[in-house]
Amino acid sequence: MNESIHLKIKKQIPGSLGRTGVLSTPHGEIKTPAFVTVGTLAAVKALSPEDVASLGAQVVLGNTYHLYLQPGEDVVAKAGGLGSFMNWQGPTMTDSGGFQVFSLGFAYKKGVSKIAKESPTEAELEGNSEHISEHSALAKIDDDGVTFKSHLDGTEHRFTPESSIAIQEKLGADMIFVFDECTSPLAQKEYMRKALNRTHRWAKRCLDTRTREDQALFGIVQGGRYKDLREESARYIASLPFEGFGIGGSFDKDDMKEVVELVNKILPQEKPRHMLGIGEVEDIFEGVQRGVDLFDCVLPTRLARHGVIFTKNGKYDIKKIINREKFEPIVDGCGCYACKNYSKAYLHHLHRAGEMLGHRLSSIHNLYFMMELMKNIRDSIEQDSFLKYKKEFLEKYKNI
RNA sequence: GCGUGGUUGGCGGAGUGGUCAAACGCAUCAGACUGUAAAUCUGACGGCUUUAUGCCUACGGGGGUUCGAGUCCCUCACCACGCA
Repeated sequence: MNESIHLKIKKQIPGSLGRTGVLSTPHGEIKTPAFVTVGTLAAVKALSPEDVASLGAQVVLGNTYHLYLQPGEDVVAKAGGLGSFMNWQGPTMTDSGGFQVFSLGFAYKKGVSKIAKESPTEAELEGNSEHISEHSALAKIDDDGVTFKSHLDGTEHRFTPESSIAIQEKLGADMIFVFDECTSPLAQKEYMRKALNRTHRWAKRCLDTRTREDQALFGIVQGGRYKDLREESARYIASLPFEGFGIGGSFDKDDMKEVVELVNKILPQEKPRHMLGIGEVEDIFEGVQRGVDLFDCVLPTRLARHGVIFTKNGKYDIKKIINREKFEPIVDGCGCYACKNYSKAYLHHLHRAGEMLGHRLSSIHNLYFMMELMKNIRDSIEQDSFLKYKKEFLEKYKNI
């Protein structure tokens, strides 16, 4: 019996699936709902782990595919595991490399997001989704696993459920994910069905091959936009002895929340649910309300490096010329290190000049913003005012 | 004063007789980014409009050669270097 993690639910949002809790892990507790900071290559880009901790981040997520390519899981293992290697004291997670099946496969160089703004038309739905092996895609899928070409040097590598778990056991994070296939939102249902069956078989193989008792394994629900597939997937994955659950794959922006609700009604209440790769503010509110405990997303850090600053009124681009002589805080009233010490004009200059400090300060701010948001969300749930808080926040946030 | 080289868009800089509105950079503007191939990517960037395999304008000024000149010749102006 794996007892590596434990979720203690503290407070439920009346009449909905949302809740606060404390997730205990071998490396400390996580107050949920929580935003998981993404540190793909054992580094949160532009920041030190000490920075990340000081911002209130509770948990960091690395990536199996990336760490396998460099520096290699054996190096990380010799260092004492992911957290020890990067000097991050708190809880850690690793993603399985499953998302790279999508990002290096179908989505490769095509500008396809896993989130579809609108439902694709029949014409947009790819007829034969086996096309993943075509074009210049770097990933080829078969029933046993996925063959990748390294994005670094083109060398060929192969992941199977077994190898992904073996690598993740060496990486040694507290929470790890099953190897899954993240399908394109443009895939036809026929293909989604096939991919789902494969992902389910892989989930079982991941469970069967694991050896460590001190790591929690999260199963992943797939099924894309199709509610019946999602429901089926949730039932199957929930029936397996995972310590937690991920909700992955592609969505239509419009009905993402319905899908999440549907899935979380089926997943066991007492175990943590992680919404993979979701991080837009609106999506987080909707996810929390429907019972999601963990989110991870590259958005705050990636957008930070691209000069986009989060504020309660929405996001703005610090690089725009209008900020050139604004000698005022980056975000007025923000308590973060960047806003307390530096001006819009300075940050504008740093970004225009390509100075690393610009990336660092922006990342500090955006992550702080996310951490504050999650904290306020947790507080609002505890104070029975989540829906009010959500409404008020989103009214301002959308008013950009 | 003499000699040599140069003067192309906001800037740098290609182009040396014929699809040249003008490569490529930079800057600027706009857009994208949701389990990170991402300090990245896409588009616009002389003017006009019915936004197009459309029209007009440009290659320091003036003149010339040629069917045709940014490209050759003369001349003027300016810049750089060299020699006085």
